[in-house]
Amino acid sequence: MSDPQRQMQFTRKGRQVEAARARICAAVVVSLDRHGYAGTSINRVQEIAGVSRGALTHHFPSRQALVAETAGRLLQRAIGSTESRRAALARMMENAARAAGKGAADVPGAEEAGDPVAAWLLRTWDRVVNSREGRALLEILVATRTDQELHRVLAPELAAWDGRMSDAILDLFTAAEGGDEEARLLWGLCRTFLRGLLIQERFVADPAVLQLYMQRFAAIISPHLRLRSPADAQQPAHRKGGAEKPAGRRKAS
Amino acid sequence: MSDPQRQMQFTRKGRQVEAARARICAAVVVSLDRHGYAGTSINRVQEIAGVSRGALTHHFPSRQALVAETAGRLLQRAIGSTESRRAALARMMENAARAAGKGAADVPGAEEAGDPVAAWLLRTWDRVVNSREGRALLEILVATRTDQELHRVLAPELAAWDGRMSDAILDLFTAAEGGDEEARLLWGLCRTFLRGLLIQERFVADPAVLQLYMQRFAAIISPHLRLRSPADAQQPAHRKGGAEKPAGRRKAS
DNA sequence: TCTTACAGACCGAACGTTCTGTCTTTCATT
DNA sequence: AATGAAAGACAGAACGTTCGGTCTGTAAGA
Repeated sequence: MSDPQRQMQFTRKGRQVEAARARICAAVVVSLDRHGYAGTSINRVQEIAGVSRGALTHHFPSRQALVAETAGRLLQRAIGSTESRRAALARMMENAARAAGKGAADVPGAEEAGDPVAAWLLRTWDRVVNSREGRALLEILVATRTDQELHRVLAPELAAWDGRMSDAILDLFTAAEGGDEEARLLWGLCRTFLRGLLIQERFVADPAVLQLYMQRFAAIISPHLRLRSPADAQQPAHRKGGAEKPAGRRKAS
Repeated sequence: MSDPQRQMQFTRKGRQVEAARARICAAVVVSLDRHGYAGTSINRVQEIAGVSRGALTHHFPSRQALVAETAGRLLQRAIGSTESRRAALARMMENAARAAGKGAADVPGAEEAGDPVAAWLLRTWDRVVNSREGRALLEILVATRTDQELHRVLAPELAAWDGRMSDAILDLFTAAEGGDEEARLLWGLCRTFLRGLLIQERFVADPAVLQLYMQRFAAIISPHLRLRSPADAQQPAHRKGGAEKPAGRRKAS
């Protein structure tokens, strides 16, 4: 038994295994999105992933393990997509600055640029929350409420998740009034709203209503947030108490 | 075959049937709350309701019919509880008036009275949304997203539901700026937020966080709403276009 | 008498899990 | 470098259980 970590990354078998697991979890996401948690049987996952029953049960000894790992990957993706999209916002801000320099009115994307908070919210809705992965995560969140086994496994991760999401976004935005703690709370409200909107997504009469809801909510919440100025961008003051290690993100427990 | 409506209400058998159906649907609510949609089998419902398999299948030929009727009852309850709570708010407003008359600071309930919108939201959260029935409804809403049969049956009712909820509350509140249409939108945002918060309910580390979220959201949204003054309370101007029949509520289709 | 409310056995299908078997990769030993 | 045993990746049959739904029988009210 050599170091399993090393094996996972560098040996041929290790890469193969990781590919298989990722493939299966992707199938779980598709099934959750299309058929919900109740409709996501291992038969269905097996069918979508295109793997044998043996392969599936080999990698994931139980249905619960399957959902749990998928959930972990989805949570990581959500945080990652928030972090990686900083680049997108940076570009957006540049455009805003340029637009402001020469009469903003009829420059493409000027509306977004005018309110970066609103723009960020709308983009998050369109590309993260209301996506296949976002809807799959919704199914898992709701299932975790009543599935004891799932709750036991996922509850700690989920509890930490909200905080980590706020951490990720605090590099860019902060509260208009009050400290970072206030900003964390406000972004929490935003995520809560987005989750609620996702439930509505399928039974609202007109899809445009969703956009309307998003825009109205963004307009209401955005005065309470502002772009973090470059000056304090260097010291994001992430942590609650400020007494923790200044560098390095928390590890998922 | 006499008039089934008459039979339902007045005959002995009719009352008995209605009692049985209500009893079974109540069991569905309990099961949805405790075990979720995936865990709500007809066996489980039978067990909780304490009825035989024959009785259950006699009243509800399929699982889908069972959930659909339960959903209908939950939606009606939600609207009803909004309407009936007008009385509560009226009392609250009286208290507020009295408190304002003699130095509001240390009168019990003064905080609530100070912001009727926030008070209404907090009460709705505690007594309607975060209740057994509210959580059961959440399960149904989410299940409706992926369960085709359920969606086919419930989608029209659900689509109309949001509007009816706003109608019910518009008798008491309206928008600070803009017409009733704006107020309907704002209340829609509130309900969306409440739904989102309900998902979070089980995996938030500290339950006090939920209260904090509620209070912060209420503080943000309440400046955009105000109590409807007695003057225009007589003409609530419910309908969107104003071109519909002036009296009588919409029937659930 | 006739309808209907209910009781409970029963059905095939699908569920999640266990198990046996085969083939490939890995790695210590030569 | 060659090799042979161990480990692991997968395939697929089979398990007992539970699912939703049907069907027949019984008793009571209309």
